[in-house]
Amino acid sequence: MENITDKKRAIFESTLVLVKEKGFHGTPMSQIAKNAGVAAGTIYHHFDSKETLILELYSYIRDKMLDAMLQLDNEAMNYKDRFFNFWISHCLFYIKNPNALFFMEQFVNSPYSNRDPLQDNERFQNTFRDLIKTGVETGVLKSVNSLILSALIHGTIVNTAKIHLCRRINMGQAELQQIVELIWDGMRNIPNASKV
Amino acid sequence: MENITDKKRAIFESTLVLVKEKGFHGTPMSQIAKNAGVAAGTIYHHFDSKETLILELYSYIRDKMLDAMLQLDNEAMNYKDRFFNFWISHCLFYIKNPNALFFMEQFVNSPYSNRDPLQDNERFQNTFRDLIKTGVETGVLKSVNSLILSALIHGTIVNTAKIHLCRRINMGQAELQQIVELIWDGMRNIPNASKV
Amino acid sequence: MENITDKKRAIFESTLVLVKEKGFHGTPMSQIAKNAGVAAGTIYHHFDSKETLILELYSYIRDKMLDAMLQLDNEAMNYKDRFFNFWISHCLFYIKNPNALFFMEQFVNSPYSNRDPLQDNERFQNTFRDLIKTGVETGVLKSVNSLILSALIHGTIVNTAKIHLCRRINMGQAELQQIVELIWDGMRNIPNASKV
Amino acid sequence: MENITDKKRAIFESTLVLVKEKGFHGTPMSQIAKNAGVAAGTIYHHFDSKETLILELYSYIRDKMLDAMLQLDNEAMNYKDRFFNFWISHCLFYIKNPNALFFMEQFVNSPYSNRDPLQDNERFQNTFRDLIKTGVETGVLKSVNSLILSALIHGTIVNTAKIHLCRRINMGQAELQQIVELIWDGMRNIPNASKV
DNA sequence: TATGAATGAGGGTTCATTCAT
DNA sequence: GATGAATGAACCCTCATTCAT
Repeated sequence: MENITDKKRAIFESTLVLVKEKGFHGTPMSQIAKNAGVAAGTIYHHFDSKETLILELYSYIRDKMLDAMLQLDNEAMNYKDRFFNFWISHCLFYIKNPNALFFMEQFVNSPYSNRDPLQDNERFQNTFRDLIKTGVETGVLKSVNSLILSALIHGTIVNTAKIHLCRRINMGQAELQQIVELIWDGMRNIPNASKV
Repeated sequence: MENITDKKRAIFESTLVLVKEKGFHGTPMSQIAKNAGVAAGTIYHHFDSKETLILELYSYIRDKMLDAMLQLDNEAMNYKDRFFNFWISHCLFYIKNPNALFFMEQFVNSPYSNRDPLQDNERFQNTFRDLIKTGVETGVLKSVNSLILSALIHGTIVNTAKIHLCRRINMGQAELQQIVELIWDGMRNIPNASKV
Repeated sequence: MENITDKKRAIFESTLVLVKEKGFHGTPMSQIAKNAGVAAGTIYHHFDSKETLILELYSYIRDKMLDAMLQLDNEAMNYKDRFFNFWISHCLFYIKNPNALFFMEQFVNSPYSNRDPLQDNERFQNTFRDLIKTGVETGVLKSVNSLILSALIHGTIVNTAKIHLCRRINMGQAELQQIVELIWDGMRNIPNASKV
Repeated sequence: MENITDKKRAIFESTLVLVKEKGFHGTPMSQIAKNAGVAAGTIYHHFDSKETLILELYSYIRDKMLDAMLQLDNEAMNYKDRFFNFWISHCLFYIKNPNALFFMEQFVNSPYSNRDPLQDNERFQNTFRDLIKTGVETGVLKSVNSLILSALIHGTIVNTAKIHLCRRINMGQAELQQIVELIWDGMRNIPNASKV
């Protein structure tokens, strides 16, 4: 995936845009080819089939995302800051890359993703899950199965980005801050907190 | 939608199962017909097109869901209990109707839903949103845009059901209770709470 | 065909209008039924099939036409007057019944009419052909195969009506008179006439 | 239309034969493809739809016809000879190309041709109409709207060819000569001619 | 490696016809 | 006789994929 050719990248980007707009079904290979500026047959020199293309595109985006995430982390920070940092930067990535967000959301809910909408999505955020696990193990976060916690948190990130992109409720730094705060309040360990 | 015919219901149920298994694209009208026990042409006496069928199926499920939700609410209960009740019963509905869950998740992320994955989903949960609004206005919940709050909470419900169904992490009453607790901790209004 | 029922007539008229507008192919039985104000199945109590309906409609129109023609003839008139009378009244019938004209023109050029566009059309105008035959035999018309003559003349009638209806060149009594005159000049027997 | 590919030509010829035999409706694209020796999908590389195919076939034939017509004209001849030449060669074209004749007759009477059976047919014979116009303007032909004259004359050509092809009345050079003569007698300008 | 015309299985949809009511 | 929901074969067309150039 590292030595990705220009042609492959063009095909990926063309697919990404089209799938976002038209869905998997509404996106013929011929149009992917046209928008990528290559011949239809050329795609088949790089990908075995449409399914393979979609699958590889998923990996491609996952990796791009991971790269973006990792640049922002810093193990030296205190836990809450790392958590906030991660959450916000992740959310901003989605906001800045709506095509990627919509593609992935379609993907994880489609039969392409092996009928397990959370599995791959989660593999992609190994780093994130490790962060949560650490939080649970050190007692900073509530004592809940860390798989569940990270899935829930990732859900809030995706939902927040969607609210921004679809509902047109603007999410600036202040709003995002307010939302992580809220998530954090739910996740962090405060003995005897659940009382009204 | 009230006096729905048996044939329409059979077509709906057939579509629901197939879409869950194969996706919109992977589900030919011919197979929907076969599994519903009707002729291909019969579908077109009840629905104008495949798109219409999908759209009406969405409404059909939304209504079924709403019915299930409303049976469990009781305005006499205190707010936290209503909140918990709602969250859990909603989540249990998804868990007991995985086809509905997967269909809706595919739907809201597909071009069928007018490029706005949250809009209709939200209309469906008007009641839910009203509950949240009340919480915010009475000061029980944090002072956050109630649209955002309800979208986030609905996201946690969907994600929890998916964890149960896909990741095979069993979500019994105890686990669900633990998770709502966590969500509640995040949402409820506790002055000076966000400090580690 | 004489004791035609109201329902049959309604079906005929509905078919006529639709075929004119949409052609044979563009006219589904279901729509014929709807526009006739009967149920789809009802048509099949009166006609064996769509083909039968079309075929019988052709006869129905042919008879209606013949009736209209016969009212206008008068064997006591001199030959030229009868010829003119026939030609003009026939043409006016088409002009006043454009649906009939277009239906018949489609019919005689379609596979419905047994691949012989002139045969039935001509049978319909037996009376006309007899008139021509008489003209040839008495030496008033040129000595040409009367089948040919009558086919040619009928062609000029149809074409004149079409010019009026399609090309929107108005054909009043004067114009029609001018055109028959011209046809007559061609058909009548004038020894040594063909020189420039 | 000049650099028409072999495949396009094969599709055209296949369509022509089938439409003549079965009509537009009775001619499935699949059979057009088979008889043309191509795959069904191939047609759609050359034509947008069945309608487009029919429309382009009409143009194709019109052009072929025009070519055939123009080879035979010669402006140096006297008017009557040009007229006769045109009429006969046009009629012979139809006789030699019955598929073309029947296709065009179906076409101009179908909804394909924009509800104006004479319009396009006429455009095709611009050259013909000019000849008639000249005749009228120079006083050789009767003083009648030249659009009407040319439509009428074209009608006699089509009808004569149909008589030959359908009624099996053989039209050799002698018979054709006799018929044009008759048409000519009707059209040419003879002062005081219309008397019996 | 790149091309794009060609393929043909399979899709959504239509519609002449039937039959239980 | 009249109805109209149901039928299913057949239609037009799409599109993932191939292969000669």
